[in-house]
Amino acid sequence: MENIKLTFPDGSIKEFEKGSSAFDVAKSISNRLAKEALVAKVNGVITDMYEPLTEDAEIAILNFDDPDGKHAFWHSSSHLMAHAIKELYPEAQFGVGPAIEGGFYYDFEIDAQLNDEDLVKIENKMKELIKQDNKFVRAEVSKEEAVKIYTERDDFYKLEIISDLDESEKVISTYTEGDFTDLCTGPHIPSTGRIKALKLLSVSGSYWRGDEKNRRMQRIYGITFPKAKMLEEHLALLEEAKKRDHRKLGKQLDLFSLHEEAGAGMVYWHPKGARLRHEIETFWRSAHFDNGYELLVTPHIGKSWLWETSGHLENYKDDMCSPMNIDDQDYYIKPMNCPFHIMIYKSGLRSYRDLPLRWAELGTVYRFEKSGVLHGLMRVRGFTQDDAHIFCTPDQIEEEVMNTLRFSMFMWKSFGFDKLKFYIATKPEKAVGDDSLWDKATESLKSACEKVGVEYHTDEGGGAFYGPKIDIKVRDALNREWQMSTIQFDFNLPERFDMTFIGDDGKEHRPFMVHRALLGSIERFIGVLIEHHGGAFPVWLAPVQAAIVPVSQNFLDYAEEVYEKLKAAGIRVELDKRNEKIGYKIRDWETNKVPYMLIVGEKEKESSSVGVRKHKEGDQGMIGIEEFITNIREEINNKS
RNA sequence: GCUGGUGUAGCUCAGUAGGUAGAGCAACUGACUUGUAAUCAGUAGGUCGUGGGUUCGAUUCCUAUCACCAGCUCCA
Repeated sequence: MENIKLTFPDGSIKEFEKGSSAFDVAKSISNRLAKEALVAKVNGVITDMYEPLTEDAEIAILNFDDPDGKHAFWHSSSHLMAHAIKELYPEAQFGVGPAIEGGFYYDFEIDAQLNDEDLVKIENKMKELIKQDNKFVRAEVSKEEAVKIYTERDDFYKLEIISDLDESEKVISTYTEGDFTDLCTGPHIPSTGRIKALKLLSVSGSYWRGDEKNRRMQRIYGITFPKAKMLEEHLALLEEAKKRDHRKLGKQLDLFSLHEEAGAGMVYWHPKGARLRHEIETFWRSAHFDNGYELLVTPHIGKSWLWETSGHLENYKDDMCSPMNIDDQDYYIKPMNCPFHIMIYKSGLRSYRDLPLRWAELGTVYRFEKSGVLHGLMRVRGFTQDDAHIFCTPDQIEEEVMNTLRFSMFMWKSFGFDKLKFYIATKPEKAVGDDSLWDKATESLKSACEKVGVEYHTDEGGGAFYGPKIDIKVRDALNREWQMSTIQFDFNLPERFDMTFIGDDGKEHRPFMVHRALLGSIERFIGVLIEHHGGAFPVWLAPVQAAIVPVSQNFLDYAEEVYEKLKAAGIRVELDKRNEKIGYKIRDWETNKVPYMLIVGEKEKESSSVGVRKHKEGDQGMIGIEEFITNIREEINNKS
């Protein structure tokens, strides 16, 4: 009998009977592995567990813990959902059904409009199909055959998918489980029985290929797991995310509001929210001075000349608000700060000795965002960018990018975020500036990342039309990813505004320009900050840092004394004079997520102390007033 | 902007198969003087998102519009 040799991830080599599949391999190692195995990685390619293996292959068995295993699991789940939909709605035509981060979806067209009750029906049908434990079987048909099959079925979507395939692909693979077949490159999990828990999350409208001019489809989002417990945990996480929703907490904690009568996408900051914002901005400003920046303040509107020169009216007009007329001239409210900063650059002659110039501004901009995209603080029409522009010589650029990367890491760390992901976006199809310029700039971005020691991913063709960029995504406490910071090259504006500096050769040169925003926008940042902390801000940011709660009205005098001392020490403190039971007041401050409550009564008055109660942690015992002040100030300074 | 849904007191939500509305919390008043997550009683609060239509009569039905929600597309 012939054998083949296989290499495992740990380097060991084992022999197997010829014709063995990854499944046979898994079984020979352990039953548990075989039971959990979803797909295999053979010579670096993800394949089905049943695929026969070749001599000398390197093989790894993947389960749900592996991203590729998870991907196949969810993709198989989307096939299963399509199967269930087809059973319930035989007229259904299917578009695409990929796995995504956090589950899967499938787009399809049926006659009925689905609602939440229908989702339960589909779920139940899926459960029936799971019980059948059908294998996912791969088959190949020629392109002609596939066209014939789908023409007979009059399937608009699949035919379009087939016609879009590369000319060189003569053979199309299909996967069948039970009596449902779908075009698919795979790979898939061994059988539907692997899916032990499922939940269809929502149904919504979508368009074929995401284009609203195309046929309208319906999309169902779902999630599945190989263990029931994992689904429970996932749903608990979704619940937790709901509780932390910044829109809900913003109202509850009295931080901000939006007003339909006064305009969509415009944020009104209440005293507590404005205080939080003030603390953030104060920290932001001093950090910028420490990092070699100067601050600018510029107007909110500018004449059309400015926007014609910048090219915004040409490229960005749909996102700008309509102009207003002043002295028979069109003025536009700014969607960006860059042209204003450039005006300041051009207010004088610049020498290479002046560079680099690092100019920052908390610049409030207004953009015409489509009504359907507005979302709490995350997507608004008026927002403040923590914007800055760096003007420098080509020699200085790498150093500047490195410093900016370090600065952004410092900034995020200061606010309690340490999971950052870096993406370098390269030249898109439509772009200004010649290739050598792009290559050089992209190289310096990569090199800067490497020198600073951060790993980066490449987003091919994802750059702006005016230059490559580094985007930084931030993970929050619930492991959700947010795109916040951006560092962008600009080959366009220095040219358009004819910006120059005098070099050491006495001649005029074009400066390099970098746009960067670290927090992104203050509004979105605070939205993420609220959800990251679940509204329980660290002491240095908390709008109210301590609340003084007298046990009864008899101790108001002493409470007042404590209040004045804390106030004098610069602590944001409130005195709760309400004539209520202490339990009531504690509950109230606790739900307001104030970090410290100071209980004052007979005992405390006698010993010039306070009873410290920490948010969520409860009674911490009595401590002298001065000692408490020292401790809390230390906590504030450490930003912990 | 598109698809679907929602809009009732400051907040969270009931309700009316067409006859102009209720609860809890919050607010206010009074009593109680309180020791670590809700003391008791009372009072007040709404042209039921806005405009138009149908009707004897609309918060309820129709329509337009504004806003919000879940997505799509786009984005800081």
